[in-house]
Amino acid sequence: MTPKANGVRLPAARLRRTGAQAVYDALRRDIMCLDLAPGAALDEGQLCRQFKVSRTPVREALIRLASEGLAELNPNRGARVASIEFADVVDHYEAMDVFMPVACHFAAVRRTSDDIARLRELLGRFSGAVQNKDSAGMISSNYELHSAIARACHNRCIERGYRQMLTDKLRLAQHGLPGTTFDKGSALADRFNGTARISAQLVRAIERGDSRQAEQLARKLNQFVRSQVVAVLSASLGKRIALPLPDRPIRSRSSSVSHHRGKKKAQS
Amino acid sequence: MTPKANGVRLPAARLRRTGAQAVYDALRRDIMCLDLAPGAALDEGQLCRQFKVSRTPVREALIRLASEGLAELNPNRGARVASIEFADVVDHYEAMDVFMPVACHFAAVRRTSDDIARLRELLGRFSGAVQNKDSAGMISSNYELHSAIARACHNRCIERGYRQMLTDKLRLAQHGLPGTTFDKGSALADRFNGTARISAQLVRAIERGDSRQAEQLARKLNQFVRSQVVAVLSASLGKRIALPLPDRPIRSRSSSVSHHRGKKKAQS
DNA sequence: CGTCAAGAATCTGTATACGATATGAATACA
DNA sequence: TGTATTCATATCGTATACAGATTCTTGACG
Repeated sequence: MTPKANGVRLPAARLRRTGAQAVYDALRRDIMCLDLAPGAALDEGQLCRQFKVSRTPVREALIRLASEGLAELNPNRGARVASIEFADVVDHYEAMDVFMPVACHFAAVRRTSDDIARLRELLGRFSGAVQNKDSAGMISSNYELHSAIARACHNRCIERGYRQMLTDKLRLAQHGLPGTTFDKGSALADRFNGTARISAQLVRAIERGDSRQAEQLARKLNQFVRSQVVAVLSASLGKRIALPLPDRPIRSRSSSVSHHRGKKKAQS
Repeated sequence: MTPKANGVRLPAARLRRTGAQAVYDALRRDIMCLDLAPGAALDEGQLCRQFKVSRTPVREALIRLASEGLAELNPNRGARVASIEFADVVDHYEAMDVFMPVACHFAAVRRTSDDIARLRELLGRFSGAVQNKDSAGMISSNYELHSAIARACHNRCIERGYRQMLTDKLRLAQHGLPGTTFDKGSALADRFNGTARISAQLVRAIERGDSRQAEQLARKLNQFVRSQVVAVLSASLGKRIALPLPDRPIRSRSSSVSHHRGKKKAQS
């Protein structure tokens, strides 16, 4: 029978250290950290030597990355890291302005005590990284924080959609476009100071179940990040940038969501 | 030099009839048509014999399907068609109640004349299929119609998210849960009569750029389909089903979206 | 009679080999 | 000199082979 490890039911045990998974994890991390620049070539032969595996697992990793939009797989012409166009940035923040309030609304209404604990934990980690000017920590903990918000929605579809957007966000939130240089040390920390402040308010709103406030703070957070990114882009690229982003494409106002579906309920 | 086919530049030529692509296309179609039931085993050896290819392209197809959530890939334990749980149906329609109005709002505001032409074309095909009681045609043309709506949003993120949900929708809109039997002929046609009627109104609203009306009709359409699915499930499963679906999780009211970004503008 | 353990069969994950296709260079021709 | 063609090279897609893992069967023991 299946050996159940210490009573904990793992839905899909990812404990496997298969080569393909290792390559996939490493490439995904490097792509999201921008250690692998958008548009960079992903040579199979080189990856084989780098990870000391054959082409088969490398190809599996590339196929998976391509399915998620993190890599571009040109038939017979090699693979590249997915490039980032200016239009992608515009589209992203526009869509985020709709989806983030939705996700935060659901999170505020549906969050369990487990969710709250996780949010507090991750918010603390994020704040700590910001104070320590640990750029890698900021990136990862911010991602995990929003990933936890997605989880707190308790709706697989919304969770998946929001997570998908988060992976994109990670890449272009750092600087984004080709030709854009960015000092990871100083400016990033400044930007993330404001992000951390609004994020803290957002988490508190979710904790106390104030969906209305959570939505508003989500919009505020998104617009703050957007303005920061636009500022960086304007400085790096051709001075000033027209920002065709609407202040508020669609207003989502909470009404009634079925409360606290699933496991246990939380009280502030 | 490369033989350029009749001078037409294909951005990413998918003319390739590579084996992996063929297997992927066939499996995807069969899974979405429910010819391959949810939870059915996907045996590599059998697929190899069926498509007369080796394991490599079969595995590539399975990896891609798994990345899209259409298959489940258990390490060392084979692949299965993604199962459909009751919770998935609940989550789907709840999320759809948010995303469909958003997509239709953007489509109404951003659609080009090309989009309108495509929408009319596909609406006609869908209506025709409904009248002819062509169930396969209904399924596919309905999918393509909403896929065209997604495209008319002119926002890659929203488009991708909406498309992702559509693929799920296709499967569970037909009947969904294991143990549910469903006559594809008669009942489906009845259900799709109402769907076609509302869809026509929705397309017209998008055509004339009435985003407000498009949102309302999107909600109406989604709730109609949802009620139909719930009815079918109630009949097939344990008589009556508690439907924990909120009538309206989040109300999206249009305000201002930047109009007609990109190519050409359309006028009604 | 039930439980557990060892072995065989099967299948997955990976490595390697081979044919097909695309890219770039060299060459012939207008 | 510019253009088109041909060939060499590199890379991709696929087939096959092998090793590790899992499961089922079979047998022994309590």
